[in-house]
Amino acid sequence: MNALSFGVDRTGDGAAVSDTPTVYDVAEQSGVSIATVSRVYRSPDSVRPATREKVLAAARALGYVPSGSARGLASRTTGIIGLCFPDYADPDADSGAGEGDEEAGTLYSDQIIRGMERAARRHGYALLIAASLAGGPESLVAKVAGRVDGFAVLARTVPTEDLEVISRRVPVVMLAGPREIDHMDHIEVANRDGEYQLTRHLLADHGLRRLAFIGSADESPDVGARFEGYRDALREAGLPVPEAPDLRAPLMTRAEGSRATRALLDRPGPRPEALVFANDQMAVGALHTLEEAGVRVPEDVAVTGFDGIPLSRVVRPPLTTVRQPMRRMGEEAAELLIQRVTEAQRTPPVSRVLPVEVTRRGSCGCGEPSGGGASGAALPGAEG
Amino acid sequence: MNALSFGVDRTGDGAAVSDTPTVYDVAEQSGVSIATVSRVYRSPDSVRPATREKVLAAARALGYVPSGSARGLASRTTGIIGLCFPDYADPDADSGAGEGDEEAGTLYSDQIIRGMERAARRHGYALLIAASLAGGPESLVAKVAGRVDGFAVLARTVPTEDLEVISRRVPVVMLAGPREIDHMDHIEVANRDGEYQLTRHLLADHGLRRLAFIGSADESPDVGARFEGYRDALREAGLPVPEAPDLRAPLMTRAEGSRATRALLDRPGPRPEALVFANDQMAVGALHTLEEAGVRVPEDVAVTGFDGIPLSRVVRPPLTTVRQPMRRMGEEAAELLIQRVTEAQRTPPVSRVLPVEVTRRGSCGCGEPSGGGASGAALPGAEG
DNA sequence: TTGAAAGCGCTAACAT
DNA sequence: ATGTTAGCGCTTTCAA
Repeated sequence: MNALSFGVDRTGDGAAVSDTPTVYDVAEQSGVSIATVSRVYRSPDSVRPATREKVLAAARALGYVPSGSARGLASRTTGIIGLCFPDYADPDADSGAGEGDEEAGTLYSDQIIRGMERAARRHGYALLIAASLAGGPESLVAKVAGRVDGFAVLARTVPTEDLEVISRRVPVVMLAGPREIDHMDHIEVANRDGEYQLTRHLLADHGLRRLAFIGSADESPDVGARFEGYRDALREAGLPVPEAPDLRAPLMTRAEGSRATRALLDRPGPRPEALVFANDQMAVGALHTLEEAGVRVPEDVAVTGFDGIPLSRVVRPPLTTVRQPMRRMGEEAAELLIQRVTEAQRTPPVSRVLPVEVTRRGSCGCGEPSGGGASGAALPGAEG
Repeated sequence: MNALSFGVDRTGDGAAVSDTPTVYDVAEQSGVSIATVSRVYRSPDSVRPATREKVLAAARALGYVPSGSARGLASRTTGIIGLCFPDYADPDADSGAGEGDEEAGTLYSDQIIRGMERAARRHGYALLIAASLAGGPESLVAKVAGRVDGFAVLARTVPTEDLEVISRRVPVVMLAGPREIDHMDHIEVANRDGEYQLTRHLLADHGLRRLAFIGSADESPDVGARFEGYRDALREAGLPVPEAPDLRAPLMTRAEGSRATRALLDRPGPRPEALVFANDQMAVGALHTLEEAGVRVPEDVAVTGFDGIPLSRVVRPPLTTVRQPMRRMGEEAAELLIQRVTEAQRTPPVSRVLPVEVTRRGSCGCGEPSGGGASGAALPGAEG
């Protein structure tokens, strides 16, 4: 009743065409059962070498490639882990000739992708990536979820209600944000501690007092945590603790960093001794503006960023910042997922905080003025 | 006979647990047929709103997520395209604290991934990525091939014999290399023309005469094409045309670029007026070494690279190079694959050559000595 | 070591 | 607008 009749179209010389060959075709061609064909691919050693060769030869001749879908359905695993990330770049934006475009350089998500891919590969897994799109039943997320053994989600990518449903069916790890759902795994970086250490350095080691913090309008959890760390340091130093950032940039881009800096310089009253930016991009923008305005860094004002993007070490002066281990985060996520997938019984959800590293460079008055990487102490990580 | 009996484990309050729910469970719970459940996800509009809500509610309650594998098997499409790339970075290498690690910056493959993901997303596709591993029946490549509607392969990633088989079953586009297999699509960049233009610029506009070309030991097709372009320019100028590169670096890294430069400086005879490197990494290494040696660039010697990596514009002096549109290549690949997948009948294989762009900067004696991007004319692309 | 048979969970005609 | 019924191509007991 099944498809032995299922055609392998043949041209004159016997090469397969048009229809995609299946196990049945290979089995027929090599004179074995479909079970044996399957075994050749799943556990070659359980098949006699002679038989194996026969099957492989037939497969080659037919152009046979096992269907991943059929395998996945039958075996209930895919050997794939996934990643959903926000669509920073509008996919419809023109790629143009790629002017200053390149400079965006290594994105947040690129690093995570790289880390995950690497760790996945070590375990024989492939990585499925998809930037978030609209919600709804047929969102990309749902598609991803149905096709992987587990996946990671960058914060603010997938609606919580969707995750609520999905995370019951497949392991999900939330990246860089609050956990949101209590039975999900969760990895974040020490945003608060990082900014605290950085600010403390400005206060204690450089003796600065009038600081300004530039955050973002939409106040992501990450930026929020950084601001908290900033406040912690001020509080500890006995300085007035601001309720809100001195400025909130609509976007955390270089251009906005420039604009924010200009605004800050134009404000009445004494100029801040340090500009603490919520990310590197903005800080780099500030560097440009300050140079134009004839304000020296770090002599007249210190500048700090957050993220540790490659650009931060090549600007002049090199930027003091807090390095986020995004690559590492990707690796941890992959390892965690793969462990979840292979573990016999469900263990309690994990929450992991990755240590960040304060990188002291020229823009705060430290380190060598040029390249290199004088770095401070790594913060201890927490687990639980 | 089928699984209406298929258990939805229930706890006291009726929440589903343990077993993954299927269409049958959702159908039962909402009092419709499995076909209707399927319709709710595939074409919501073909179902009465009231029914749809009922089904969705049940799905939510049960924690139902459609199985991608089952869908793929039944519908014979996956909505996924793939990419196989070489494993530049050893996955087992320690990620360490990430010292100078970051500087590797945006890799070749990152850009392609980004381009493909973006184009894929525009069409509602997700992207499956896998770095190549060993060959054999159970290679990652085979896994990818079986799970996608089509995929792209970076040159020298997958054994030709494997591709031979696989490309018969699913559309494959070869990236950046020779086509290898005649029925495969193929996209490459104008390596030869790019290096030709660049060399010609050195010869014609700067009046240089004694050039040296630094290639690679393994002589990839890309590097080979670049060398050809270099020779074309020399020939055209009536200069002696070398049989082989002046030096072949074992790896195209910065360190090797330094070493090569040292070797070249130590050679007897007049020093070259220009060092033409087969890629940017090596050229950057050269810049360092030349500075150490007290040789001025471009006054004493011009230096050029190839690729247009971000680093090339921040080094001192900024590097004259040929920018490869890798992002664009990713996009083209994705578009091509998706077209192949959706096209009614097979059209002849495509071979596309993407134009590159000579970027004239300080290291050859052009442009502003600092940042920015004075760029020359784009080369025309070819199609066919 | 190999074969036979029963699904895996879904989509896609075809009915109704 | 909804239900019925076959498979999609593979893995997997269970026998032989």
